Parts: sequence; C-alpha cells; structure tokens
Amino acid sequence: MTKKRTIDAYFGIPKAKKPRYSDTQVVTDGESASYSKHASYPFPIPHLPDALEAEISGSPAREARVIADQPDLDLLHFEPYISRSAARQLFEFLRSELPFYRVEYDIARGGIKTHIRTPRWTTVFGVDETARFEDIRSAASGLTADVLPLKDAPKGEVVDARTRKQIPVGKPNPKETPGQKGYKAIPRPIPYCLDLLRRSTEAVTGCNFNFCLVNYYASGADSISFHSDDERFLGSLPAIASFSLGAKRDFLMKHKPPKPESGETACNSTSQGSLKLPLLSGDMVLMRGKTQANWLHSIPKRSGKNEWDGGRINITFRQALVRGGTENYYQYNVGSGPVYKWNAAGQEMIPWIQPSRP
DNA sequence: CCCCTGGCAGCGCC
DNA sequence: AGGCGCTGCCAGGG
Repeated sequence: MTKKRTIDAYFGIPKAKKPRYSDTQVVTDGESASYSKHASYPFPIPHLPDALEAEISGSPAREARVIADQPDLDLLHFEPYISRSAARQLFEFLRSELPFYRVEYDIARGGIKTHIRTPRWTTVFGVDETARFEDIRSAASGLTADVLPLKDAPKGEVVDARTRKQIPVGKPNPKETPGQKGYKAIPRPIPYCLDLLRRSTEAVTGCNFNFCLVNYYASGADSISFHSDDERFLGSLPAIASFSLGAKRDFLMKHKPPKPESGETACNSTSQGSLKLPLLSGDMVLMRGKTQANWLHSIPKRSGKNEWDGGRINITFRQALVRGGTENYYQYNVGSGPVYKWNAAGQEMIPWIQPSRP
C-alpha cells in the first residue's frame, strides 16, 4: 500500500482561488515586446515569448514523486515540472533579462571581522503578507492620465494589506511621514515573467507564495553551504517550491544534528539522515511540513570537468508572513552593491550603468 | 589482473 | 558564513 499523502491527494482537493492581477503594469511599445515596469526595477523586465508562456502555463510536465521515507522529511519532486526545452529557454531568458547582485557583507568570526562574498548571483521580488502592491493613483481623482503618460508611469505603491494606506519605502525619513514606520528595503513586485510560474505553482501545490528568490550559479565554483529556510518570518511548517533551470547540480540534504539535551540517537549510518538529489533542468522540489525545521540543504561546489557546466538558475517561491521577512530578503539577496546584467557577448555578468538622460 | 595515481568529493578548521 | 587544506575513495590507465 502506498503512503496516504500522495500527489493525487493534493490534486484531489481543488482550491478555489480568486483571480489575481499581476502587480506590474502591462506595457506594449508598438510592435515590440511588452514589459513589466516598476519604479523599484533598475530597468524594465520583458514578458516571456508567447510560445514559452504557453508551455509554462501547461506545466507540470509530469506528476511528482513523494520523498518522505526519512524522519521529518516531506518532499515532492517533479522530474520535470517544466519540459526540458522550455526550461532551457526560460534559463536563457531569465539570465539575460533579470537584474542580478553579488551580495557582500562582513561578519565576526571568532572575534575577527571577515568579509563574505556570497558565491552566487542573486535577485529577489515580492513583499510579505502585511503589505501588497496597489495602484493608489487610480483611486485618486483623475489628474494622472493627462499629466503622466500612463504607459510609462510606474504602477504599484506598497500599501498596508489591511488599511490600504501607502507605506513609505527605502529608509524613509520619519519626519516626512510622521507616525508611519516604513520599510528600509524597497520591495519589488514579482515581474510578469515569474508571476506566471508562481501562479502555476500555487495552483498545483495549493500553497500561497508572495516571494520569489532567484539564484544564478554561474559555474561549479558557485555554491551555497548547508542551511535551512527556517526563518521565523516564514512561520512553522513553511512550504518552499524550488525550480532548477540549466546545468545539473547535486542537491544535498542532511538531518539537523540532535539537540545535546534531547535523548535522541544520532543518525550514524551513511544513508540514513542524508540524501543526494541530482537536480536536472526543469525539475521542481517542494519542501514542506517539518522539512525546514529538521533538515539542512546545500548545493556543493563542483570542480574539474564538472566546473564549467554552463550555469544553473534556481527559483524559489515562498510566503513571508511579516515585515522582517521583506527586510531580510532584500538585505541578503539585493544588498547595496551595483546592479549586474548578463552580457551575452562576453558570457558574463557585467555592472549595469544607469543610462544618462538628456 | 592488479596496482598505482590523479582527480574529485567531503570534512574539519580557521 | 566561505575558503582552504588535508584525506580517503574511486575510476581509469598502464
């Protein structure tokens, strides 16, 4: 007999969801491609080509395999979720079109200040559940359309989810907005090209997601060491959907060591308490239940013939419940350094310079 | 067929 | 947190 918790059980409980508008304005410049534009973006982010959009909308390509054969482990592995060819196109598209960052920061390690360069390219979109993006100008009486060409105007201010009042962003000066505590970060709405995948993932998993983190591992030299996405702001039992695009990389998981005071016996066998999933382009892993609370995961470095693998993009969707989540994600995935953009000719990320305006 | 060796993965320490 | 250096394993070649 198979386990009670199957993918069929998931699909068997269809969840009625309100249709939701994209948080970004749809803009079409004549016959050229349309873009997501927003004041928080360094540059407009194009929509997907129609054919690719259609293919992603038809996902998942296959049903998922449940991996829950170890204590506190609850995974769903789609092999793949996005067809291999669509995943390859999406990889190329996102690497070319998204703004990326190389976050650096200092930590004290044994009393010694150490400079950390995160060994991966990152970018992030979204805002926690206490807020949302809303076009406050459309609610105001009619002067905007004539004054500002609507086509180029950024849309979507950050507003309180409950009161729908605007929340200041970007280290707001308390004197200018008395009595209103704003965000230090400048939250960015999820662009349409990623929101499509977010909505598909919500429909398939029955989970809600308000954040999208993107990591680009340019080669085997890029990595992330063992950690859990168990931050307080995700709540207990967080569900996180993780997509792989591009090169195959190993996804390592291991059970957290037992607390010293607890009487549990450590997992000492080699196979128990750890696993390795080779993630291929288009795969999606949903980590749910007690997984984050009890397991660590990593993408280890690869060297030699595996080092120049053409690069891998990881997209994760998750739900941050409180403001601390928004501040944390922008601090550690955007930071305060320069914006980078993919340079196809040189096959590398290069600093993006704000075009000067006459 | 066996042994040697290089390369790679993994781990511990800073 | 990540980099580096040490070690042990494994595959492939001689």
